Amino acid sequence: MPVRVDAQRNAARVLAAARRAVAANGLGVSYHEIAREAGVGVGTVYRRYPDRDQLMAAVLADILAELIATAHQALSCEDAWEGFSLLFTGLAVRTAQNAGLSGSLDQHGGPAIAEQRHQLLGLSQRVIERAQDEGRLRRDLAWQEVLRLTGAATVQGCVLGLEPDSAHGHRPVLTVLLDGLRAGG
Amino acid sequence: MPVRVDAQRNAARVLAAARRAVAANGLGVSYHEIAREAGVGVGTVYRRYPDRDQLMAAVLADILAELIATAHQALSCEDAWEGFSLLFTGLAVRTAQNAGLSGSLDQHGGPAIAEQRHQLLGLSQRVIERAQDEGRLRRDLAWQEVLRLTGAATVQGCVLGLEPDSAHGHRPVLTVLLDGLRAGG
DNA sequence: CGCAAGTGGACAAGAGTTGTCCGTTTCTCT
DNA sequence: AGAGAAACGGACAACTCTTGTCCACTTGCG
Repeated sequence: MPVRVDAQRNAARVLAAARRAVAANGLGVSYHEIAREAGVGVGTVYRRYPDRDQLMAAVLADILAELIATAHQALSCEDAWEGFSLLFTGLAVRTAQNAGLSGSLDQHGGPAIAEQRHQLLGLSQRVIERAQDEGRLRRDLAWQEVLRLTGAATVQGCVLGLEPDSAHGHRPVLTVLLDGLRAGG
Repeated sequence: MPVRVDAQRNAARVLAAARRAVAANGLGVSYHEIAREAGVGVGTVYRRYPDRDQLMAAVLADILAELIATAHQALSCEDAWEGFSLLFTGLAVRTAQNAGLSGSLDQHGGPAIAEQRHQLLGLSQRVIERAQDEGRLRRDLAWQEVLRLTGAATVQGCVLGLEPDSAHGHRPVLTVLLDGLRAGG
């Protein structure tokens, strides 16, 4: 009894919809919202993911897989700064895209998620420390601090009431951050 | 018939509680939550602020007043970079403190808020352009872009699952941003 | 002391979410 | 093509959270 093709297609739709919804509105999205976004009935979503944790774990796993791919790519760059810059930008953009996801990962997802996260952090550390060793990246920050800075691309002039300015995207922020991170400024 | 002293005290408590609640949870906080935080009954909150807009306008006015004071102080610094640095840091920290306040200011508050906002933006523009004119601040960003960068201090390694690290506070972020903003890096 | 202003919190109404259930539709295998 | 199993959708009841009102009670002030 192989899995029916319509079931597979719906599963994919639900996951994609969940990712979009979570990215936009955070972990708090309702099942009905996800179902509507996916164009399926709520029952279908509940059947696939009987509880919230499973759903969120699936979403997180999906996001993390992309990030890990970027980190591998960064590590394979010959030029240490270029690799770092690629990773940093990639993480920043992804973080911004998933801005709704403000809660920590630790509380959600099981050991599989923890493993992916561990892998991503390990790769990132290598990319960062290689750039530091080669004297391209400032050394007065620990790799964790550098990683934390990737979140800075999620910029909003919130108290000021400046609109996000999606026209220029994250360019100004990333330029300034990378200039500030480069060694020997 | 002067205003009773207990009424005044409660009004202050409500405003303070509202600020705390809004800073933590955004504009969406419930009246009951604010009342509980303030240690008063809901009725008291409703009497003081019959509708949401009035409450939020009061909160925003309070925050903006602080920011305007900082901007004035920045403008009175003799050294242009020092002034800029002061303003930037002040805005960044306030923005981070009110991270819950992600919506734009425009939709809330009446003309009074708009006026305060206008005043703050005008002062900020002067601080920024003075630093640029004196060749201390990089010129390839418009003053609006520079201001937008203040939001970057609200850093969270959200997708990565790094905890906020309140121990070091915003220091690393601000250091890197300011280094990246300084002219002639 | 008296009374008007102010207070607190119970309460009803409404909005939004959760999770289930079952009649109907859609696939797959023969 | 036809039968049977698998999957689907969305109505629905239970529940949670918020709003906003109302009134018996308390408190500051003259």
